[in-house]
Amino acid sequence: MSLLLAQAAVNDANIHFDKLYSYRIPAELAGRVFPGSMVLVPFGRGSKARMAVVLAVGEVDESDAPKGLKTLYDAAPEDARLTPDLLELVRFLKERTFCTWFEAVKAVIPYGAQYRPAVVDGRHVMQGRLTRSTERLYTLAGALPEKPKPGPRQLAAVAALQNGPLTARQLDEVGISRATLDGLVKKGVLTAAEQDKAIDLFAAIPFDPQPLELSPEQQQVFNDLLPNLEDARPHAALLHGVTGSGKTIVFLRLIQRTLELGRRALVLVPEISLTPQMIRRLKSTFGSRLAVQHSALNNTERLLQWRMIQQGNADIVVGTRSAVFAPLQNLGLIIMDEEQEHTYQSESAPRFDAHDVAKKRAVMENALLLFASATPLTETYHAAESGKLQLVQLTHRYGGRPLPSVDFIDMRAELAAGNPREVSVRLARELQENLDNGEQSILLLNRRGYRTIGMCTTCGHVLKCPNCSVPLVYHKPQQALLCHHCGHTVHPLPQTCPECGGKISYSGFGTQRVEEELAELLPGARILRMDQDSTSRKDAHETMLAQFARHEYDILLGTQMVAKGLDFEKVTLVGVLGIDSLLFGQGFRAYESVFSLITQVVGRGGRAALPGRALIQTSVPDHPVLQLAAAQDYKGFYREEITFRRFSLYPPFCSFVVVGFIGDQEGAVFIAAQRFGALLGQHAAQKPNIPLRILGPAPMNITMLNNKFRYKLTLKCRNDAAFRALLHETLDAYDAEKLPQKASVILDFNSDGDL
DNA sequence: AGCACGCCGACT
DNA sequence: GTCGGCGTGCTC
Ligand SMILES: [Zn+2]
Ligand SMILES: [Zn+2]
Repeated sequence: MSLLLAQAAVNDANIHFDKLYSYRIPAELAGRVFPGSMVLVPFGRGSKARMAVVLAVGEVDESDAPKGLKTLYDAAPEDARLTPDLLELVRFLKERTFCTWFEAVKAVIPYGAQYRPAVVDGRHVMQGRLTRSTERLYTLAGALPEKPKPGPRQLAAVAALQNGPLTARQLDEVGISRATLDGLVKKGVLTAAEQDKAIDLFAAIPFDPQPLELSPEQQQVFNDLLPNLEDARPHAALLHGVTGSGKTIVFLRLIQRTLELGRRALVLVPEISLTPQMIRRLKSTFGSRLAVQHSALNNTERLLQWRMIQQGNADIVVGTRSAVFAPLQNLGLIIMDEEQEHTYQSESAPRFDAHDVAKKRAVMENALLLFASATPLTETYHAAESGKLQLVQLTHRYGGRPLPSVDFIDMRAELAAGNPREVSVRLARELQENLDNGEQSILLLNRRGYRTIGMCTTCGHVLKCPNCSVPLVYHKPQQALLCHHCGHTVHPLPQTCPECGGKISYSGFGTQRVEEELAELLPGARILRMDQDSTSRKDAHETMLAQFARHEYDILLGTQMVAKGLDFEKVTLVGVLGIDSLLFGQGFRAYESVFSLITQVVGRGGRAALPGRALIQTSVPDHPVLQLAAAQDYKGFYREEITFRRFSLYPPFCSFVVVGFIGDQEGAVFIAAQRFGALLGQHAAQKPNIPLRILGPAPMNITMLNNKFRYKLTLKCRNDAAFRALLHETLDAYDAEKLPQKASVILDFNSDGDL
């Protein structure tokens, strides 16, 4: 007698017990379980229900069935099954990032398409239907009775619904409350139904194709890329184009050609705020067979967009990092815009780099992969220079607009001259001038440098989170101190130092601090603050930028590249504050990211109708990185940077891997890390041709997080199959010595210094 | 990671 | 005698 077995990997595993577990497939699930199926399994002592993914199905004889075999609880519907392509991407993620099977599965399927466990009549089953975001829809179903005499709200409701059903939200906006509506439902005048809440934010964009006319230089780039787009083999290229050189129009022509060839296109952008402009461009040019994938969509919106892609109803997909997994068939072109942005690297498991996944997909689909940037990653440019990528360049600014003038403001001199403020005298003066002339200004703050913390005025003690070794951050609205890592809250604000009893001062740095200074220096200026807090709503970003464009504000104060890719006619001044902490931050990418930021600020600056200027506040105005950025000299920067990378052994001359160790007791964590390093060295020595340097163990930047101690080893290596096999051997040896109970291991292949 | 099983101290 | 301390080991 034989029986059917499913090999499955469970949810919420970690690297130390993420393996394939065998389950019996019960008769009622026969024919419904295949590789890629999502199933519900009993797991652990208490046989608690967990989601799992099936990776293999097989038949074995009853006699050699594994001992202690359990039976699947349930399976998700067929439409939730991972396609062979998605399974291949799951395998790829696991192999390259050392994540668990299920972490990889969760990365390739949007949240809204993931089935969850449920309990029905005390039995563990898969939920019958995916959880959706819904809203209530009211429809007119009968006449309003004459008596009792209907109220004015009721009459208004019926009148509003005369032309068709409306949602609760739409009715609320015209002043008709839930109570009125539900009263009418009870009377039988209206019916209510739950419908999917999916706003098509872009429904209003008209199909209005403009001729795509290329400049001679743009045409040359297009011509150079075309053979590789039309070829049936995979290709990869880098489009290095200075800011304002019109990369987007080249994208549009390439997409147009891709569609003509009967193939599909994927466009990746680094952040959600850049999707609307890209969608607008694409939709007006190519029409509505376009789908979007990013994390600001709700469950339903994501699911609907994903289904649209899966069913072949989208020819173009636009999205952020995770859109690289969009299940487009017959993919001919992948564009990764602003490829230098760090947001293409995932910071939580699976810690993948979208560059690598995009390369993998281009190979799977025989597509052209195009990285585009004004300031490419040093690794990317090096790959292009050494012939691994095709290199095409746009060197002319479109429309011939001049670059803004760039000035550095020496903040040491500022302090010496007696100005303790965050805003320099010169910047304040120029802001005032802009205000007087009716022109607009943008101020960019580096987030890291701008947090307000509590510090003792007597002994200098900084108030820290009791669970994590990080300073607590002052939040004005709640009048509280918050830990940005674990959420620990201290309220009310401590006034005295726990160390010496001195007075605590909260006059540190911060967006709010700058805002206060500006209010004081420029009374009457209308300041728009854009940061994580103020832009959390889905369309807030767009709304605020539109307000700024209409000149409803004078100064835009942003913590990120808020104004990326946008042209504001009246912006003639851009100020950059807090760049020093970025410049001197740890991590081998520090210079690269500062160079990219300043280059973009300067490159954007000259886009207004009026001549522009950029003011950069720094304590090191002569720093070569700043000078090269001001001159828009990417190649000069690259030559310096590649020399540094070669000399100090950093990527692209090695792979940089951080191995993290996390556990309850500091000593044990350190010992485990040290032992891992020793094991790794021993195993490496037994193999030929494994270049490897092991640094550490050292405490991580954030030594304690959520009451757990964190140490790291830093590896400089060649990340090939042999090296990854070595890591697996080392992990096995680590497990065999029962070290996971001292510290669990996390691997990060795209860190630039810490986890 | 959870979670049970197990073998030693202080409590009725 | 037993209640519970968290050390140890397993998860199909
Ligand atoms: Zn003190
Ligand atoms: Zn904390």
